[in-house]
Amino acid sequence: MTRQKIEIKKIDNISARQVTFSKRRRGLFKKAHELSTLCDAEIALMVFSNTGKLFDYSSSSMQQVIQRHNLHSQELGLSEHPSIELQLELSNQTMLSKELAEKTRELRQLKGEELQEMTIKDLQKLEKLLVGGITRVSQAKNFQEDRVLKDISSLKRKEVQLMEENWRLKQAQHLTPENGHSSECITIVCSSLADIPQDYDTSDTSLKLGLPFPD
Amino acid sequence: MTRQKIEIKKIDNISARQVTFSKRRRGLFKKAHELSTLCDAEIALMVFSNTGKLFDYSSSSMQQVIQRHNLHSQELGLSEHPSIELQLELSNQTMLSKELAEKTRELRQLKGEELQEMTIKDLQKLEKLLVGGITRVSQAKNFQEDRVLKDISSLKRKEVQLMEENWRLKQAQHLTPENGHSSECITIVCSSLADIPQDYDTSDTSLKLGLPFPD
DNA sequence: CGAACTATATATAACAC
DNA sequence: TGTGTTATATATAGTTC
Repeated sequence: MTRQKIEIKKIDNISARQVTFSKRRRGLFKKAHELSTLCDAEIALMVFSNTGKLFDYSSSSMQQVIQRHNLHSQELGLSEHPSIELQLELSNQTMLSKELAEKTRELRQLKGEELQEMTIKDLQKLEKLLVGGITRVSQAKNFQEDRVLKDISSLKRKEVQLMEENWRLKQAQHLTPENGHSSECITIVCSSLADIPQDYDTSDTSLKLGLPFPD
Repeated sequence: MTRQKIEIKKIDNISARQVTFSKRRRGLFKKAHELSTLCDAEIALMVFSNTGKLFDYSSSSMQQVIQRHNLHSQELGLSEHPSIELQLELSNQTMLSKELAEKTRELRQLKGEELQEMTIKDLQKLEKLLVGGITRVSQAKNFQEDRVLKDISSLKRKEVQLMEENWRLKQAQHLTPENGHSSECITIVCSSLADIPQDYDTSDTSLKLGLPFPD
């Protein structure tokens, strides 16, 4: 709808999709609000991102609008059909189960545990997916590792500075011995050391920075 | 938002309000649909005009989205006193939802779409998993491709044999011309050709047999 | 990333029929 | 009330930082 017209179909590029999602979501919510204000309408809007995150808007109360919707669509609100809710839940559950089974299968295939039935074409698709995944994972890992290395060198620099400072203070103390300020300096050193990321596992022997395929 | 900018507050003029309502309502629904398509989001939109008329849209099923919303908001607003069965189903469903969410997350991580929060250790684990997956997938692919190649060469051998057979029969026919047995041979050729795996896509230009990382 | 910035595509207020 | 037209306000795709 700008720079270039786009086709209305699922956006393949992941980050582009996320950006578009938050932009358009905001736009949609704004429009919904405007409509409810301008025309005195009662509106409820629910949006689930593909990551499962919920965003909702309601001109009044969400529950109120849903109740009203239920009244309209069927007579669900009262217990005409005592088990209609149950039926709903059941069908819902069936669906959930199916989805779960599907995801489980996909997961197993990605892990290479269920490849017998697959065609060459499917395998090629899978391979592409995995290569994409590994590329992104490696990038993320490198990024984190870089961050840790930077943290370390920054801490080392701090350490040197503090030691120098400490030394200077000690010298000063020698010249005019008053109170024990040296303990304060040690405190500073300790608190800055606590900033080291906890998740950096030093027991891992190799810190590979490149792609996992050396040749 | 055109000819003249308008203030976002209730439109006094009744007919103008109605016109605006139907125009903007259509626009809103269109946007909602576009968002759900582009970003693979699940959306429910309910609009009540001030005359009490209901308009709604849902990317999947309205009830489904409402259920999902209820799960999120933890308020199961449908019934005051849910039956034992319903409670059971609901808890069951909650569990399923959690499992599904977990699998979805894992899947996204394998695809490299949700790596922000991960520690180096987790990323290393993920990488290992992906390398394992890609190894097995490549093996499976190679196996399938080998099979296809073997099928092809076997068919070629058969073809040669049959052509020779055919030729011999023709020669024999020339010497003692009786009945047309040649058509029978053609039948054999056709039936063996039908054994070529259907899923082998010859439109794919490259038939890579090695690992997908050339260097 | 996310925020900011265009250049365009869309949506729509006012008007006409 | 519905439909169509038009001039303008908005929304937003692609891009930059």
